Amino acid sequence: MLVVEDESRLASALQRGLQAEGFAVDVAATGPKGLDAARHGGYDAMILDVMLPGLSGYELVRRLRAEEHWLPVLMLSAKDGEYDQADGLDCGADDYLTKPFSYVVLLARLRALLRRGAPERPTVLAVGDLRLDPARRRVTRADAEVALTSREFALLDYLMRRPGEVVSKIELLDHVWDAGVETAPNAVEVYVGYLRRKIGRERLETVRGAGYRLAP
Amino acid sequence: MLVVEDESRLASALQRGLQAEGFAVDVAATGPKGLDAARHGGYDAMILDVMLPGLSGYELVRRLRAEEHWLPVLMLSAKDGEYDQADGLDCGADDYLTKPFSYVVLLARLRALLRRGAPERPTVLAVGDLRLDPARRRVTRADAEVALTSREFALLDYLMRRPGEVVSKIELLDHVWDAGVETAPNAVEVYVGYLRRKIGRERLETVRGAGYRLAP
DNA sequence: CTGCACGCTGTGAGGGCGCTGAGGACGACC
DNA sequence: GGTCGTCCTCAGCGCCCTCACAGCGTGCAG
Repeated sequence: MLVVEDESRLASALQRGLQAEGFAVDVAATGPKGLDAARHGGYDAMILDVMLPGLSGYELVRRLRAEEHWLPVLMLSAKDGEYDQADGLDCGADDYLTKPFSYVVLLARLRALLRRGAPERPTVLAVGDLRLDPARRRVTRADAEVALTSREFALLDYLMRRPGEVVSKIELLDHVWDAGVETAPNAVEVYVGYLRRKIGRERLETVRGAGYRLAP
Repeated sequence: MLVVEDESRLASALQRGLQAEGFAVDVAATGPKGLDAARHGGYDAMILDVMLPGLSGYELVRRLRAEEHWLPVLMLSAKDGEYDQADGLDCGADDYLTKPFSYVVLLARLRALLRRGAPERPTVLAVGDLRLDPARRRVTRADAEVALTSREFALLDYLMRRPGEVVSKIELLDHVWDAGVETAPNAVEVYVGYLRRKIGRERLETVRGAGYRLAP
C-alpha cells in the first residue's frame, strides 16, 4: 500500500493504522516521489492526497494512467465540491474521499478497491475448506476458527487471492512486507512454516526455485 | 445499466439522465425484481438503492456475489453513517453514495466503475496436447499433470514460445541458463533428455548440428 | 564398411534451496 | 519491572536439483 501525503501527522497516522490492519505501507511526501514509487510498481493500491508539493494528485494519477499503470487509486482531498470530485475521478482515480473522513469508511472503501482489482471479487475469500473474511479479519478452516497474527493473516490473504498460482518470495516480500525495510527472504520461509502448522501442511505447496502455491 | 430504486420520481429521473448519457437503462422497483434482473446478466453496472421493498440492497448484493455475479454495483442510500457505508461496501458493493447526491458525482463515479473492466485472462501456452501455464507454473500433457523441475520448466517454456523453430544450444544457454555463468553445452543435452522422458520422446526433435525443435 | 563427430545417458559429487528450532529485539499490557 | 506475544535473524541440516564426466550409440561422409 502506497500513501502519498505531505501532512506528516496524517501520513504517519494512516501508516500506523493500515499497518495494524496488516498492510505493508510506504509513504511518499511529495508528488514526484509518489509518482516514482507508484511507477516502480509492487503496490496493491494507493492513497493519494490532492494537494501535494511538486505535482498535484490530479496530475499524478493522470500521468500514471498515461503510462499504463492501473493500480487502484483512492483520492483524498479537502475539496468537497462536486466538480472537484468529478475531476479527480475523471483523471483516473477509482474513488474519492473528502477530508475529514471516517477511518472506518476509508478501510471499507480500500477493501472494495482491492476486491475490484483481484481476478475474483468475493467479500469472503474461500479456497477449499479455508475461508478468510477481510472485513472481520477472521479465518476458519472447516468452520473452526484459526487464530493468526497480523503478518500471517496478510500472507494468507495475499495467497488466497491467487489460489493455484505460484507466488515468488520476492513478490511476497514486496506485497506483504513493507518495501521500505529490507527483509531477508528467509522471513517468508519462516512464516510459511507458521501458516502450514495452522492451516494444514499440504495446503501450501513449495515450488522449488519459484515460490509457493496455495492448493485450490 | 440497471437501476434498482423504488421511489419512482428518482428512478425515472435517473433513467432519463443516464439515457441522455448514452446508457441503455432498465429500472426495477423492488428488491426481488432487481435481483432477478441482475442475475439475468447483460448489464455493465448497477445502481442500487438500499431501502427497497422485498429485499434490502445489502442482502441483494450479498446474494448476487454469493452466486458469483461480479457486475459493478454503486450503492445509493439515505443513511450516511460511517458503519452503514462500511457495511454496504463489505457486502460486496463497489461504491457507495449518500442521498442527496450530486448528479455530476454520480456520473463520474459510474465512469470510474466502468473503467475497471474485466481483469485480463491468464495466458496459457499450448502446443499439441501440451499446455503450460506460466502463472500456475503447471504443465499438462493430455490433461495429465507433468512434474518439472525449475530448469526443465524454464527450458520447456522457452521452446513452447517458438514451436516448430529450431533453437540452438547456444541460444538456450543464453536464455534459459544464467548468462553470467559459463555452462557446458552438454547441460542442454542432459535437460533435453530429461524433458523427453516426461513429455514424450518424439515431441522434441534433434536437428543435428543446429539445435532442437518442438514439434508443433 | 570405416572412422569421426555429434548427441545421449547413467553416475555421482557438490551445492543451492528450503525448513526448523533457538533466541534476541521490540512493544503492549499488567 | 515482569510477562507475554509478535516479528525476524541466524545457523545447522537435509534433500533435491544441477551439471560435469565418461562411455556408448548413432548419423553422416568418404
